[in-house]
Formats: sequence, C-alpha cells, structure tokens
Amino acid sequence: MNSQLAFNALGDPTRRAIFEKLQHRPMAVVDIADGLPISRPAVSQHLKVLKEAKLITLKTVGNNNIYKLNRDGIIAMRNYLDQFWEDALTNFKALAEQTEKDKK
Amino acid sequence: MNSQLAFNALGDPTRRAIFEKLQHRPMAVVDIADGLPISRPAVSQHLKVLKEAKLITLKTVGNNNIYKLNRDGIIAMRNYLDQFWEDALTNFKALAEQTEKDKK
DNA sequence: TTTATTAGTAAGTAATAACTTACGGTAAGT
DNA sequence: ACTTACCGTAAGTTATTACTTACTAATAAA
Repeated sequence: MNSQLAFNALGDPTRRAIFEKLQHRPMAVVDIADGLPISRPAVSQHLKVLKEAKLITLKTVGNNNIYKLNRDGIIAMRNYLDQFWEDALTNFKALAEQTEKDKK
Repeated sequence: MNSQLAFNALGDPTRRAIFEKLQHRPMAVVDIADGLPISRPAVSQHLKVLKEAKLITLKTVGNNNIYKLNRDGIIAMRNYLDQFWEDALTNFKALAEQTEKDKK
C-alpha cells in the first residue's frame, strides 16, 4: 500500500468531493463533472489520481467510463491508517511512561 | 474535526517524517531539522501546519520550543478518519446490495 | 454514413505550496 | 555587556499542482 498516493489523492478538496459523490452511486465522468466548478478534462485528471491511489476503479460500458469506489483499496488505506495511529499512540504512551519514570 | 486540515497535514511527506520523528521523543526545532534536507525555517513552517491540525503541541523551555505529539488531537483525527472510511465502506456495501436487487 | 456524445491526453497557463535567505526578538552562556 | 544559540515570521523564488483549451479516438444515435 502506498500511503503517499492515498494521502495525496484525498488531500485535494475536489478529489474528496468526487470520492464522496461516488459513495452515492457509480457514475460516468460527465455525471461526476456535473455540478463541479471545473472542466470535464480536469475531472478526468483527478479521476486518474484517485485511480492510481487505488481508491476507485472504472468499467467501460459503451461510450461511458463508469467509476466507482474500490473496496479493497479503501480497506487497505483504512488498515494502513489504523496502524499509523496505533503506532503514534503507542509511542506517545511509552514516552509518557518514560517521563513518569524519569521523575522518580 | 476539519478533514481538510487532516489530509493536508499528513499529505506532505516531510510533515509525516517530522510527525514520525516526534514519535521517538519530544524534540526542539533544531533537532527536528537535523537530518532533514530542508532549512530550519522550512521546518518551522511545517510545524505550524501540524500544530494547526492539532497533531502536535509545543512547550517553550528557555530558548527551546519543544514539540511533541498531541494525544487528543491524534485520537480526534483517528476517529474522524475511522468514520470517513466506515462511511465509504458502508456506502459501498449498500450499493453492492442495491445492484444485487436490481438484477432480480 | 454523418452527427452527437463520451472521455482521455497534450500543451500551455494559472494558482498554490514548499522552499530559501534575511531579519528580529528572546534567552543562555562568557 | 557582549556573544552565541534558538526560533518564528516576512518576503521573494522555485517547484508543483490544478486548471484550461484544443485535439483525437471511440461508440451510439440519427
């Protein structure tokens, strides 16, 4: 799992908007772009980033590229972050205990 | 919790490096900057972002600003992101079930 | 078989983010 | 007092990212 890709992918507000749109239903690119204040090609570029981060996938149906959330990618990211926070909190706790000990 | 702050703060690799450094021990700014390929003021700027995202705090001791992880902030962000992924997966599941139903 | 719709990519521009150097202020050591 | 060490901020530069328009290709509809 490349955390850098995922963080980066969701770091942009427009991409988060797209990601959240796809939570409602799978959508073709025109539909995703509809309502967003940017051009359709710009949306395509964002979709590329989300796809490379493995957060979404696409299925071509005739003329349409239907994008949807990628369950496996999302789970991978969630698991990575679970570990990330756990490490941080574990280390925090160890430091706090060390500080206690140092006082004595 | 502000999602923009969360993703933005950890979206930058240098900031994640700083965050991980602080998992080992609280550190003064010079120590944080030591080893990083950027200038000390640049580090200060990253620290500001992490601080505003409530991931770290600082304590001034004489001439030193000692930065350390902020347990409460980390927990808040973990909880927020847990929810974020859970929502995504819940929606994914609902969509999958809907698709099943539509087939019938 | 034209005509319209969908969508990705290329190339250039605009906006943003990360960085540097220069500075000022404060505390600690001499 | 003077000097050194620490650190934040300001201002400007560089690098990166987001965006636009123009184009091409592919399928669907007429």
